[in-house]
Amino acid sequence: MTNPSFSAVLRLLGANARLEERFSGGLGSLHGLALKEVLLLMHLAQAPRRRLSRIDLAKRLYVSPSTVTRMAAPLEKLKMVSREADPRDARLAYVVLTEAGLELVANAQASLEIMAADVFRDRWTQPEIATLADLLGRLTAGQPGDLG
Amino acid sequence: MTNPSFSAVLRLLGANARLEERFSGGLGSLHGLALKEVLLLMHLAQAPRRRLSRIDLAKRLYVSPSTVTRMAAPLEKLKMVSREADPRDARLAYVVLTEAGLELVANAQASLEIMAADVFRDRWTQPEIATLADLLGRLTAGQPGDLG
DNA sequence: CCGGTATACTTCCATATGCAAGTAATTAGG
DNA sequence: CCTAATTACTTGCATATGGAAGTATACCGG
Repeated sequence: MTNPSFSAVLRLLGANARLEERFSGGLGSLHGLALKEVLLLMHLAQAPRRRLSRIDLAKRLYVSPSTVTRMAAPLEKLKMVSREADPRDARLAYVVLTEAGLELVANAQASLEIMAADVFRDRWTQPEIATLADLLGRLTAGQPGDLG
Repeated sequence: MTNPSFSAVLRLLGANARLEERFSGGLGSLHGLALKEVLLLMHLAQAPRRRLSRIDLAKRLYVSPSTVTRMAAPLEKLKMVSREADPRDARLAYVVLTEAGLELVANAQASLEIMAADVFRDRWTQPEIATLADLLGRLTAGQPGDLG
């Protein structure tokens, strides 16, 4: 492949598939959560007052609003999040991280960080990892609520 | 985020979501194909005798064998691929790229390359793109049939 | 204040996907 | 050879997801 842009894109797609596969297994067995659920909780954990509207969550997770509705439902049954209306705007239904949810996401994030470190454990230097993170950050820049 | 490994992983997930969204629209309207279908055809195009077993395709695309079966069916109806049995091993059902499929994938790949270049058009230097491609390549290394 | 438009959310429907089970064919061991 | 295990593929089922349509609420121009 002689076209670096194209090569970068193709490899990014492949790397993503590998990482998702790798993380899904570990997370599910450790905390009973899917990767996307952990990301949802992480967004809540870093949001002001630990709450976000479903629309905001959808944008941050790159999914549709209907998916957020359906992802929040089981988390609400597990008491990891609660639902709260906005006093000013009755259309808004915030997803709010509970104390239990905060604990869970802290643990899940710790597991994720370990798994992330494992990805680079062999044959990567710290500067290389930092460079990769920096370059990838420029591909996601301009979005609100960047987690990393 | 102070952990570079974790940051890199999170950003990779986000960048992937953005790129898939971006490419799906353009490809679909231009060639009537989904991104994953183009990748399937690209793998065939670079394979010896332009054919791969469904199992091999599944590994290269990071999907299950059943998904390959179902992705191949519509492409076969469109005469972009054909099905051929292995003369030595009757279990193998190769997906073979037709001439029409070869033409289609060449065009679709050209579109993809343009879209990939667009991703980096602003604020990226050639060495930066090359570095990104190189680093991402190390995350996908060790897989057979790397496209990029 | 009123009607039209925009926004937030939910639900219905169609599609995509993985896994488990089933079928067919090959290989390995005795 | 024969049987058991393995491999390749397909299909049924359950789940996940996006988009369209529906509902409720808020905003805006007059």
